[in-house]
Amino acid sequence: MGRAPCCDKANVKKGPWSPEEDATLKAYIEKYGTGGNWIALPQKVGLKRCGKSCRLRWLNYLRPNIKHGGFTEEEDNIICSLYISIGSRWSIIAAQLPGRTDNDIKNYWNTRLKKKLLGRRKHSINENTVMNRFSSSRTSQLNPARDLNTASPDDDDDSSSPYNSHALSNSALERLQLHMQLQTLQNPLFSSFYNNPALWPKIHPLREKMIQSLHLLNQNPNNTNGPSLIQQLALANGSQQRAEDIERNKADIYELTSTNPNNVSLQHDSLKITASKIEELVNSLSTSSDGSVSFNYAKNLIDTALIPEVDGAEAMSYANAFDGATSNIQAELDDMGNNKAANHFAPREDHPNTNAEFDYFKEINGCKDNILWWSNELDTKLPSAISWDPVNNSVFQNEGLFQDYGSGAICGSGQY
DNA sequence: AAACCATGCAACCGCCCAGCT
DNA sequence: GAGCTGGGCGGTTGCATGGTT
Repeated sequence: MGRAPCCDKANVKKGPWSPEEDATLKAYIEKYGTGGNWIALPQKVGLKRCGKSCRLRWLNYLRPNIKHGGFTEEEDNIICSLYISIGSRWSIIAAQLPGRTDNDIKNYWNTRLKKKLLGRRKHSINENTVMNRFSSSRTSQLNPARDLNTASPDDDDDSSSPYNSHALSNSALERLQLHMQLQTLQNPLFSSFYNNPALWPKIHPLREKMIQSLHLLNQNPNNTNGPSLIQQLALANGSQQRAEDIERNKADIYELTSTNPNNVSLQHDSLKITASKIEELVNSLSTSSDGSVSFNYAKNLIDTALIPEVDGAEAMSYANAFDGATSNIQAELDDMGNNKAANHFAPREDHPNTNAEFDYFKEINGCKDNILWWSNELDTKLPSAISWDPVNNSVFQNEGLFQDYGSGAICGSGQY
């Protein structure tokens, strides 16, 4: 049972606003303000409109300094960066773009920008991609004509597949797709595999997701020849030996996971190796006695997900559980990063930008955020206590986020 | 010229959440 | 603490417009 309507639907006008209505509403608000009560506003103004409709009209159209259309390249980059990082939080994205409304950005994304970004890859590689095997487009069910991921005739008819689950949201899928696209441009080894569908194994999509995530954890997002994220954390913690160990094993892990994609047992081994490396390192870095719990959990999940056949419910539970586990991983990495930054690299307030080590850690955090974005369905994972205040939130103060796509540095490549 | 289709945008719907009582 | 209410948000729809057949 839904809540009672906010107004008498029968007696309110719907549809496009007339110039007269616009003028009336604008004049009233400019003179008296909204009075803090949109529901009561239409009566005061003398409009037969729903209060919510008035609010929407004002915010999206009549409000001063509103810009329509003509998005700049810089705005594109910001929208893309934020969408990848936080998903379809249009109001937050809009807060970063003066004069833009959430509705405008949402429309722009859905009608143009998404096409511009995701469309390119469709020309370059086969439709039957990792992503499409993940995909369970709700949009296409509701409105196939508008769905950018509409299946091509050669797509697998996967409707009966247990893996055609709803484990990932459309938003997450798009973000994953974008991120993988960026990854392709940035990492030649990944690119050679990713751009060659013949090399792709017919494996459980969740395995593919896990392989991808573990690859990302094991590679340096800025420079494939430099230390990986895990190594950077190790180095930052002073664990030089541990970092060297990981470096020695990196090539082996890549070989197992990339050059033998059709060999499930090798994948299994490589996942175990990779997971164990992560677990081992983080255990060694963890300062709390139970810090390894979520890593053990993740590792078990990885092993479990390698079961050849599972039904839809199981696949769903794996996906959810793995998301939860990776969230825990991210939380621990966050903790480690924050603790290190706070304990060892905190800049003096009077010289906030002069501490090189602090900047270094900020970079690590920024990259980590982007690496693990997909595992975070932020809706459910972020505590409400974490404010999305566009001014104060760390997500937006993270310079890396913006410079990524603008400067060509990875965490994003700056290319689309 | 007409029918059809694709696209872009404005507006609506319904849910969630915070604040208030 | 429970219930109510309004504000805010994201998803979706409807329509106008332009392009194609």
